[in-house]
Amino acid sequence: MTSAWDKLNHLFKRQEVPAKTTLLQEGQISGTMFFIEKGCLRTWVNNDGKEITTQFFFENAKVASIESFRTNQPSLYSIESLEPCILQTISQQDFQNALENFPELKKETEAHLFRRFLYSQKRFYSYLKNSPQKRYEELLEEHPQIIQRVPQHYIASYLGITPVSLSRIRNRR
Amino acid sequence: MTSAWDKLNHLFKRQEVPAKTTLLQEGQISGTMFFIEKGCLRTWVNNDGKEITTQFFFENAKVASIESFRTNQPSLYSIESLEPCILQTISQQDFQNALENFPELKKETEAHLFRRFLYSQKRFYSYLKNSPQKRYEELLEEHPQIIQRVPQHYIASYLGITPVSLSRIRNRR
DNA sequence: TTCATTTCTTTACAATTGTTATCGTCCAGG
DNA sequence: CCTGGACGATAACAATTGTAAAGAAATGAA
Repeated sequence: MTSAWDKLNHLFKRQEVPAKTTLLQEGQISGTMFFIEKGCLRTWVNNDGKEITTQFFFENAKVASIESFRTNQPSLYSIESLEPCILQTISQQDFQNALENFPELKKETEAHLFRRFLYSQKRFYSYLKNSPQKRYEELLEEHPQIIQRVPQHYIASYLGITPVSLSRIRNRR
Repeated sequence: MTSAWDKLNHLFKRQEVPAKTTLLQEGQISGTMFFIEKGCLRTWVNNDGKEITTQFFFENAKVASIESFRTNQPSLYSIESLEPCILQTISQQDFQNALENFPELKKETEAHLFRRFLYSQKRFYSYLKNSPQKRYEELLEEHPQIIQRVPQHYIASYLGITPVSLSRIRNRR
């Protein structure tokens, strides 16, 4: 973690979870933020019974339904483990308190939000600009670890296509 | 404008521009923020010579390449007028100064960024979830003024499809 | 008004993707 | 060791979208 975060170390609790564990369910209000020590999480939304993965997170990532965590609104997505994980968790209460006590933490949190904003915008542009095939090639180039580590059908929905279509794209050479 | 903005009124300059005027070019560093008094702007990105509209803005909207305005990095997109416009403009200099002098303004600006983040996320989910046809129907329901006011081929690229395809969708009933 | 430009529609064809279903492989739990 | 479930590949067919081109309609400026 970064400097400002070190000061909260004592507020974190270690949690181990097996694969496919739901840490936050779509529609619920987020009360916890997760720091991934080991393993891999995904966020996903429900679309008429079909799961659409919106993002993957790996070691050293901070994960929360930011909107829900910040505004106490129901989360737009679920958070789930893809592998057995070792997590460090902090409650919203403790985090809010820390925000007020450590201005640098507040600054870093705003910066984090800003980076997330840029990332989400960049991915959005990729959608507007590129075909599914190109999006896959882009992912292969920029985040090969996702493709090596995550089952293919999750990646398909992340790319906005069906598993069948992704399988075709991969074998189209 | 909102309360905190009232205090900056004297820093704004009135600017009239005809339709199709470029206010900021992709790749340039943003030095100005615009407030739309009358008219309509769009942001767009270049994709191999093809223009892709990423957003529309109407009366009472604040428009800037937020990333560029905030970080002095080259803008990822261009800003252009779609109609003759009356704009109120403020320089980055003046705005940064004001940010430091008015804490409420800073707070409001962060809130504005957060809203933009939510909006961009929501639109992104709409892409992952819905077909072009559904996205059009959603736009028709949530922002009918866009469809009434903006030429169709801009809307097509905003929806991520070709003008031909949008024309087909519209006449598919 | 007139003329040029922009905008939208339509057509024909190609390419891509979705849908549904089947089948083989792999792996973990019993 | 066995077996059920998860996962990925493939096939056949339908539906959608892209591309290119032509022409009609609307718009705006002289």
